[in-house]
Amino acid sequence: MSKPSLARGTRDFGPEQMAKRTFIFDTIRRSFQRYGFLPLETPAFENLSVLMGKYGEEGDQLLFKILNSGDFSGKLTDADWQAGSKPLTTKISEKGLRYDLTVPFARYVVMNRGTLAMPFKRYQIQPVWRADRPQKGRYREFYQCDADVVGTDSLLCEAEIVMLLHDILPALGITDFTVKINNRKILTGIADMIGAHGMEGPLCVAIDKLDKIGKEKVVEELLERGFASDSIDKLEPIFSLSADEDPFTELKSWLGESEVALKGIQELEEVWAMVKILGLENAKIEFDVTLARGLSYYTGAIFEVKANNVQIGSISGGGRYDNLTGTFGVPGISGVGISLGVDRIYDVMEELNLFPESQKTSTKVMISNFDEEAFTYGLSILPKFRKAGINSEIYPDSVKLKKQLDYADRKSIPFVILIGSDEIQSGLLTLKNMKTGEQQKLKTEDIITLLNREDQ
RNA sequence: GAGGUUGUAGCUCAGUUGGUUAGAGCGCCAGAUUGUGGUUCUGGAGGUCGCGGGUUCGAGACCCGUCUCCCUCCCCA
Repeated sequence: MSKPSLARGTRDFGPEQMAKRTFIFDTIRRSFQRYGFLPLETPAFENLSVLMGKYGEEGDQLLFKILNSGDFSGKLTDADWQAGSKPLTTKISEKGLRYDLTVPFARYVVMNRGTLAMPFKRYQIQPVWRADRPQKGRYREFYQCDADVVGTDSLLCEAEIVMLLHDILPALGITDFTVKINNRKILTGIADMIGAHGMEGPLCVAIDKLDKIGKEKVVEELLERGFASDSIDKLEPIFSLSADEDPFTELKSWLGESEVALKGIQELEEVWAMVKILGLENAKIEFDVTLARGLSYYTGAIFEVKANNVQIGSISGGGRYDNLTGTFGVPGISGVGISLGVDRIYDVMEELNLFPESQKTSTKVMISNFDEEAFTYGLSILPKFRKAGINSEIYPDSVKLKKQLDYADRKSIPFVILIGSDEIQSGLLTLKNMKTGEQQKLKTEDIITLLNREDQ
């Protein structure tokens, strides 16, 4: 047939990339564990009833659906075919690939609530899938690293997420970043305030572009989106809101009549205060009224992390959701969490050249294969290296030394052991340092101690 | 879901207004050097020009469709 190709928006990760990705995963996992989060994994696919309706209309469209197995179309009637694609889809597809890690987590909590120690803190590092159109920093299969706490309303969780981010990102070398924070309650309050109850979604989408397209265009867009012009006039304070001098006080006087908004502001102030007590130095947190986030399940604080000086979307996002388990029949469990996008973090680190050098965990020593006798001898000593914890291999074919050394060179193997008749007779093997080209004759045991010493 | 753009050797790319057998650099393989890699020199292999159709005496080039890369919008990690 034709040449093979990758499915759109997917990638392979070769050995070199894997070394870098592993570095990211390990760093994140270590931080998660340091904050008391426990590991969890859930299936790649879920019943669509679990997934649908949790991410808003946009999200539902981006779900990868799995065709029912077997004769999925055999039972369909003419009426089904004519009913249109939406009802038809529900008949032929019952499962879908997970869209994020939060909803499957909520499902897990509901199903296991009797056995979990509440509040329950879990972390989860797995791929998710979205039928999005690929772009820079946007893939159809990508990894998320989530940490969530459920079963407590305490704003400590929000504060800890801030701490966690300030722990992980610098550990990866990303020091220039901004943690933007807002609160859905404030947005709700604003929408009420201007007489556009429940319209905070479209409102935020437009306001979010303020620094990009300017006030006039934003007003234009708001009109297009159906906001009354006297409503827009009432938004004036937002346009002039300054981040520098205590935005909360300004907001409070403006939104004083809105109970929800005041609650939201108060929550954020408390988070700020707690972060201060926790002793965060060099805090890179910033209040941003225009931060909205589309996922419809957030109800309290919302976060977004942006790496500065890099042309890429946010590398992390999250927030509090008061009633996610409510949709699964168990109300009253509040949760808050953060999700880090490994693939974007990778791109950021690549662009800023932040990966530490030698990430390779490759072979430490290779035994050459001169002829059959030497090969047999090599086979007898190879296990000694492995038992001593030294990554080692023997060249499988008895080809020219040139080729074998070339192989070692390409694989960046630092040492090669040359064995010929002389070496077999004397028991003194030739150890070649591939970097310096130096060679010395040593006993097997001495080579082992030498190589082990090298690691320190 | 809307719009724009790209696709030629393993990689990065040339290829004139349509004209014989499609090129370069790097990489790869072999030899120079039958027990020594990274340098150098010499030689060699490798392409259904994304895929399908059309126009033409003739298409890598023009037209239509389709897939893909990248980008903007939407949304997001």
